[in-house]
Amino acid sequence: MNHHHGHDECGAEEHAELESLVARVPIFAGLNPEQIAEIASRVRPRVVPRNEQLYGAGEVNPYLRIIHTGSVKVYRITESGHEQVIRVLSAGDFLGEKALMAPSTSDHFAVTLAESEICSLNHDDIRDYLLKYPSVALTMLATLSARLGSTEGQVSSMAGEDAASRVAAYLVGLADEHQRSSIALPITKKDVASYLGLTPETLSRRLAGFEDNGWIHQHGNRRIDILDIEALRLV
Amino acid sequence: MNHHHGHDECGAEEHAELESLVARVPIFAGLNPEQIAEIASRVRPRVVPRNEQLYGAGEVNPYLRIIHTGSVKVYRITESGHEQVIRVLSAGDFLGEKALMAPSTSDHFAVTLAESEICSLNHDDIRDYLLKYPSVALTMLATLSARLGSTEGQVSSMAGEDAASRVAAYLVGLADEHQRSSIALPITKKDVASYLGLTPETLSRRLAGFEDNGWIHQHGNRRIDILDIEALRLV
DNA sequence: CGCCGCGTTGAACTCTCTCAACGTGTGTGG
DNA sequence: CCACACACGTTGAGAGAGTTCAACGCGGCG
Repeated sequence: MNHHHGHDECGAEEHAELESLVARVPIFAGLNPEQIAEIASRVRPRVVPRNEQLYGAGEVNPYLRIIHTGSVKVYRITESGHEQVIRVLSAGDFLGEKALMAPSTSDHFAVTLAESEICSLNHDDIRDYLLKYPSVALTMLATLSARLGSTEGQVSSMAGEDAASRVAAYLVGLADEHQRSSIALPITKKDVASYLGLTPETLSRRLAGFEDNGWIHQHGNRRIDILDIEALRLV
Repeated sequence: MNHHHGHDECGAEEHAELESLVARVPIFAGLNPEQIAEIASRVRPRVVPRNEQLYGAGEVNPYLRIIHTGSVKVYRITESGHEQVIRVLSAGDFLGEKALMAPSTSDHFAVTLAESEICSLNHDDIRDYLLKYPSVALTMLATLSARLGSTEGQVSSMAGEDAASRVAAYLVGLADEHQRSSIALPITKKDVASYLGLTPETLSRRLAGFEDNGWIHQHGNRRIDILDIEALRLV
């Protein structure tokens, strides 16, 4: 949304814009234009500034949120005070589905990593839509299944692989995702370390080791050029 | 199913039995009798012997399976050959939802831990039901969300808590679940160790430590009496 | 009843964490 | 726009927790 009007009531042009926004959301893909329009009418779009907390542990959060631009970090704080990054969401992802059926307090935190456009849908509304357009529910099921699979992968790797393997696998994953050898970390190295179940020190040492081996090259704090992806795959 | 007839065609009495079976499945709870009957007509119940593999990694698995009695262990084998127990399913749980939308090869293994009654539903059939009875899809969504939450908890604890905390939390979880202080491990200690991200040796040592402290008492290989649950909660 | 795998115990090792100090860069406020 | 500051990142040394390897005892399934 590059231009804002001074009032909340949107003009026809903005309705069209909102609808094309909704149409691009993966979980609404495949719906026909009037179904899109119906959903768009209930969507509350908002531009959220960087570093704003969407919700925290202990709060009741009655919204399903869909990310249009920007990115969101989801993390937990364990009983012992340890901060654990669970996942990073970006365009097309949704969050807040946990309390969709049975309202409950959240057990994690969600914070924007950059200014983001986020659409909020009330849980009651979403329930109605899912009952009305079951295909959306099936898409959500598929998405959640995939998430579950990746989280299970996180468990396996934290239990079975050593630090070097986890770091290498993470870099390879980013490279595959971006389809290029020069990648930018979506989060700070501190958060990457947390995500991988490591301390920042260990992450730093492994990356330094990879650089010594000539497998990667670090630029600034977030850019990493992958020089030998095959070597990383074999770690 | 305590009595078997020698032929596959079921009598009316077994239809009724099958329907009451379906009605007790959490994800079908709330459907009316004719909806239950419709689903029951497509269900393929089977008694699976102990230690039978339902499916393995690399296979395409076109069935959603619902466990009626018995239990099933789900695990992965990581690239480095490490066996990681993901979860243990028991009565009312389902598995095989991963490939529901987009057929894909499984990345994990499922094995029965005891003789089990398991109903199989073809993915195509299930998709039809979910489109027809969206409330079932919503229940599945809620269940998957809950699973995701618990798997995320597994990640946090493996990264942030030490061995003693994880073992204690596991015991407390079992005790809370069973509502009694004498518990039986659902899987071998070897598998418990894998589930908690530990080696069997470490698990054995922690349990021995708890016993030395007078917090638990071990009987045989699977029975554990919890003598001081508050002490375990504080570990 | 026998055997194989599970479970336990011991000892040495190693990888990661922890603590500490220093260097860097990113984002903020002037 | 630049400068400053604070959080992030790096590097070093040390300690500790868990793993690994090995041997033995036991129990449960066939």
